[in-house]
Amino acid sequence: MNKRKDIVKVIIEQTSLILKDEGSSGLTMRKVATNSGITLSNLQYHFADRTKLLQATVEHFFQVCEETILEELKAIEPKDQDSTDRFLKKLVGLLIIEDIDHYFNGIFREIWALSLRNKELEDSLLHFYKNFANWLTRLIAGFTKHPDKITSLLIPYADGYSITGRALPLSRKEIINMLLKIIIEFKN
Amino acid sequence: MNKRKDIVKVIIEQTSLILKDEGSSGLTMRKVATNSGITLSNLQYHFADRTKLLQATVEHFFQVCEETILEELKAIEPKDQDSTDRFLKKLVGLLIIEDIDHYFNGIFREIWALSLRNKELEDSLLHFYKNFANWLTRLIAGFTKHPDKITSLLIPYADGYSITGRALPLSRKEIINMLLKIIIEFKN
DNA sequence: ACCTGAACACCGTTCAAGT
DNA sequence: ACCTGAACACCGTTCAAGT
Repeated sequence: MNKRKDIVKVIIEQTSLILKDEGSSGLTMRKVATNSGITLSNLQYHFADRTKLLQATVEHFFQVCEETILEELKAIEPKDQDSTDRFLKKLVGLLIIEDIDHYFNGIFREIWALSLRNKELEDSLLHFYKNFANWLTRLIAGFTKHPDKITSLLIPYADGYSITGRALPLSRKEIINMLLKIIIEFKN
Repeated sequence: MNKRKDIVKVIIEQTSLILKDEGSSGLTMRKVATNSGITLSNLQYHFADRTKLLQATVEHFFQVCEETILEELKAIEPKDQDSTDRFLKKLVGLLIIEDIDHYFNGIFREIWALSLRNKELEDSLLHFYKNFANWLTRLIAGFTKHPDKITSLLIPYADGYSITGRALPLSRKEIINMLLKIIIEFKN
């Protein structure tokens, strides 16, 4: 097999693990090299500097994220007997995450901060969200009258809720019901 | 005057500047010391380690943030001749920030990431958002029937919009109109 | 109570050298 | 094309020593 691809894959896997568990400040080139079973110099051969390694890892993270979201959305796609309201309920429940320790959440918070000072990460992030908005809009276009409105409401709300959810006067259940009512109003 | 308080004030001012301009990764103890006109050892006398310095700076940031928000909210408080709808329009326009380079936004993104790995910062952040939710709820309680709903809708949406706003199918203007319609529906 | 400088292990990056 | 180790300036932290 392709040795080059193999070692790069291992490097990005190990970088992702460290980024998830210890954040950007805990991510060092030497730690990545050791965990990948290579020398620091060798790591630097494959990724010229720490920034390049971060960009490649974030790019890979968005790919995994994309696949996961598409799978989740496909899993709740309405069957014939499934009503639109039941589908929307599952959709909102998926987006408004329960646990603050959600797998993706930690990495997203790092990327939100890093992207302020790295143009490439900023572009990757914008591209990811635009794709996400497109899939979501297309997915719900068949069932609702204003898919653009629903997308523009749910995507920012989902990210914001992952930050402020525990500080709000309404419970998660109450909020989900509120969002569902709002969305159903859009249909008329 | 109190020398201790003076130098601590300078340190936190300089730390805030670096955090805003260069982010957490650009914030070093030596840079803070130099910019504050003291030695590294002296900085470490006032703040035992980098984490303590960050906690104190974030605490101060939230205080400034609180004061600014209260001023802004006071400035748009409805006069006798001012209608409720006009007030809500100004409120939503204030929360849904236009520029991605908003003064507070950069520091908030750093805190969102840091708070995942620092219990004290996590508590400060939660406390800030709970306070924010309380003020907002009380402010609008006189004009609307469901202030809890409006608060629980607007606070997460505002934060999420600062991240994803540029990737959404609707424009800022369209989104503000959508949110206003939703909020006015709550009144009935 | 407040301040100092030397020393430590660690970090990202550079570079000349190997295969 | 792929890999190595030494050396550089920088980092946070520790500590013994000053006033």
